Amino acid sequence: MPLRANRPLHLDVSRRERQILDVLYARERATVAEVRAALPNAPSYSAVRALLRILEEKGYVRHGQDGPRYVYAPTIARDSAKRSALRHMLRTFFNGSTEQAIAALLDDSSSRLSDDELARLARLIDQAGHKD
Amino acid sequence: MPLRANRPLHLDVSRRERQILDVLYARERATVAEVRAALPNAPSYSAVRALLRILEEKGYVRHGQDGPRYVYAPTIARDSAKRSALRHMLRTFFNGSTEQAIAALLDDSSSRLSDDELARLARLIDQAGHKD
DNA sequence: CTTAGCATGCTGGGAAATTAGCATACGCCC
DNA sequence: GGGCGTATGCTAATTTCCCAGCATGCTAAG
Repeated sequence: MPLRANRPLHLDVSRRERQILDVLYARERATVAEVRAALPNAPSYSAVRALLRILEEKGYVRHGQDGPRYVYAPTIARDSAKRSALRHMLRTFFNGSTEQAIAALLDDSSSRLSDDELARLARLIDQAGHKD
Repeated sequence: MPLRANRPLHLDVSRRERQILDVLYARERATVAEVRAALPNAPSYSAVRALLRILEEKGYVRHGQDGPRYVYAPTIARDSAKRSALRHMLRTFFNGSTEQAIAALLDDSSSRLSDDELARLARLIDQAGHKD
């Protein structure tokens, strides 16, 4: 049951499972304790392990061993998940408009962007124009 | 229990509830039938109504009347929800970097951006630089 | 008037999700 | 060695979720 890559993850996973996946994507990989620490309203250690086991059964997560404990990581590449999430966000909040989304990002954090970052972004936009 | 505005919505709602909220945010407002039509794996009409009623009890949704039927809309302003969602996405997939996020957006759909849009974006970035 | 269509209000129940608890193993320190 | 801390494996139980069905009311068509 090989898990189609392009189906958005939002559909198949429960609330807690989604929260755990988010943690794993944010940190690339994490131990049970780390996942638990990062969860809102963290349940018991056992509960987190159970959820991780389920996610592993579903194929969304795999684990390796780091000394005495398991380290979990998502199976679907961060990049794919990222794209899928972005597309979903575009549809939901920006009427599919990339421009609006970028504008919102700039607006929300323009003060935190360094001159360097802004320069790089200007360059990217320029390149996007000269493409194909 | 007035529902704190700044708590991310991802916490309190179930999978289906989240899906419904997404539909409502995407369309601003919708009837039961419209919500149902937009849901993946749409359940029965009754089921959708039940979910909407729960969301209303939780305070995430309100309804008005349009002729014979209810029209539902989110209570939390789209803009707030949008910001919250963006922040969450930044943390989860972009290490909090706005630059990376914008780069991903450009990369994913640069071919679909018109010259006009690109020009406006260039302008926005320029303005972000000259700010304060 | 009566019937068909579509709306809401409400409620029960099966399935899934979420949780905690117990047994067990390993390493470390006193 | 004995006990403590922390790890996993497994399982049972409650809570939440999710769904469909039925009763009812209103409007419009025949």
